[in-house]
Amino acid sequence: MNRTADDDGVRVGATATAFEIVQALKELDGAGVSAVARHIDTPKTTVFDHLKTLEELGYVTTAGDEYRIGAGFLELGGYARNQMTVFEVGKPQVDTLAGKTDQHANLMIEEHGVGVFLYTAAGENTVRLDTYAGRQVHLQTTALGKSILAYTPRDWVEAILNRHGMPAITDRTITDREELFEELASIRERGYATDKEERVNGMWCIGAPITNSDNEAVGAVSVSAPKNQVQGERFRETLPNQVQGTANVIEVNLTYS
Amino acid sequence: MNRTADDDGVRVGATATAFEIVQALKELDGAGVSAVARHIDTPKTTVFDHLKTLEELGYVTTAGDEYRIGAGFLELGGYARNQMTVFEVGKPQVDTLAGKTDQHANLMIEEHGVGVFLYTAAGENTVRLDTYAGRQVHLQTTALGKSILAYTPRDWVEAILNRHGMPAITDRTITDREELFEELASIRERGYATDKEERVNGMWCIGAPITNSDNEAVGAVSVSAPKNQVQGERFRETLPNQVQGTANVIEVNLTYS
DNA sequence: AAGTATTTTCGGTCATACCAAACGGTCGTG
DNA sequence: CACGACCGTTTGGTATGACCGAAAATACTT
Repeated sequence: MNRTADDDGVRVGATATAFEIVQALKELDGAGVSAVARHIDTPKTTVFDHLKTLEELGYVTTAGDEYRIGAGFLELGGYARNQMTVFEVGKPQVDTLAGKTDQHANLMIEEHGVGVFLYTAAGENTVRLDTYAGRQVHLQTTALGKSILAYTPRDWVEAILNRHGMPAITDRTITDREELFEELASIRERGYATDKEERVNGMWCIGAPITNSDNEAVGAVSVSAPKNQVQGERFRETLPNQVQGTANVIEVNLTYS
Repeated sequence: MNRTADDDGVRVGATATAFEIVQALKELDGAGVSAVARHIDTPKTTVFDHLKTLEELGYVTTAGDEYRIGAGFLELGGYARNQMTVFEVGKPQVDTLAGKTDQHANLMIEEHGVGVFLYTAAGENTVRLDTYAGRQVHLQTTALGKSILAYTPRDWVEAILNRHGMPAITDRTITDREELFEELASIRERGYATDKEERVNGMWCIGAPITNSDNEAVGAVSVSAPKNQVQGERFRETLPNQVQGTANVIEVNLTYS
């Protein structure tokens, strides 16, 4: 039911503007009425009406003199995440993976054609990153996402690329479609994916897919680390084994739940 | 600017219905158009229009034949949480608290008069709970929330109680206003709060406030455990010390950031 | 093949989302 | 201290589109 490009689309325009305003709040890291209005090129009064409504409903808060995204979204998002079995099963495994490697370990799913970080665990002495739970990224820019794409039907992948494009995030990001498909093929051979500074400069990643009985990806796990800490043998042998091991454990546990 | 009861309120009705529908999806754990329409007593066609827009915008997904809350909310909520310094500073401390006690450790803030679980960490061998990150609860039903209320101006507390009421969640929940204020006073004397099955049967909690330089709560931390595991001295001495210690560390770290 | 449930399309209509103009407050600045 | 510049907010009119009834597709049982 889900394979063709989406239908016509937005039918309630007011909801669209409401979320446009929320997005603006995010991009501006909090802002006042006028700043938002300027940012999305919309009359002040319209923005005002929406912000007041969203505040009343509990999805926007006022901190001092500016509006910010409120806890209402966290409630809904946290609930949604909690409902997912991949999360329930995967979280503890990702935790132990982070512990064993003393690096960042992550869990990702695909939704609406983009990669969604479901959970991120940090080791003891790890660098600070911009990857919070919920963060959305282009699939082809991470080892996680490429793992997922490698185990997704080709026409589906094509549709995703058409919809979201292949922008360069760093100068190492894959931007050529054929290059991507070749890489996906070799991921299928090896069973795991790598990412050398394709989304974050200085960071290398190893990801492995979590597949179901139809051999399609339902998610992926990864370890990411500053490149100097994972040179040589560790990047080629140890880490891939640990990441794939974690993915397999999750797969097994998924079949019994 | 924030102390009186809120202003008039909702100005964009369409947004209100949109979120009403999302709430219905949550309460029904996913549902189809008709089920939602029935649940909130609204024409099917209206619900249909809204669900399609929300899906198009990425805030609702279709899993099989039913709509579910999508990752868009997690993105916004995760972002909002990530922006909060209490979270940034508190998370690692809550993690170590959970490790030391081998029990659930939690971080809560107040927003719009309700308690919001910002983060929850579990020990190795802990029971499964219904407290996910983002979950909202009545403040007076948890040790966390009572810690916060104890360090909140009285008229503010009154306003919160007026707005959200004091429903009984278990048969131990405080439902009497005077009883609550007496307890808040003794919390201020002791410096920490307790909760004996006031929100979840069988669970006991110890919470301590995180205060700012004005001695007002900006949040709270807690440990919660099955009551049989924390009887006697541990509940009266060891745990309170550990929880208060964690709260203090967070307070100190907050002043330098 | 008919019956009951669904999701979805189609159009009309009246409420309302949107917006221009104006008001009151606060903040710098000359 | 007046001035302009900017802010959030109130007000009221209007054209738009949110809302919804009726009915057509579609799916499942029986």
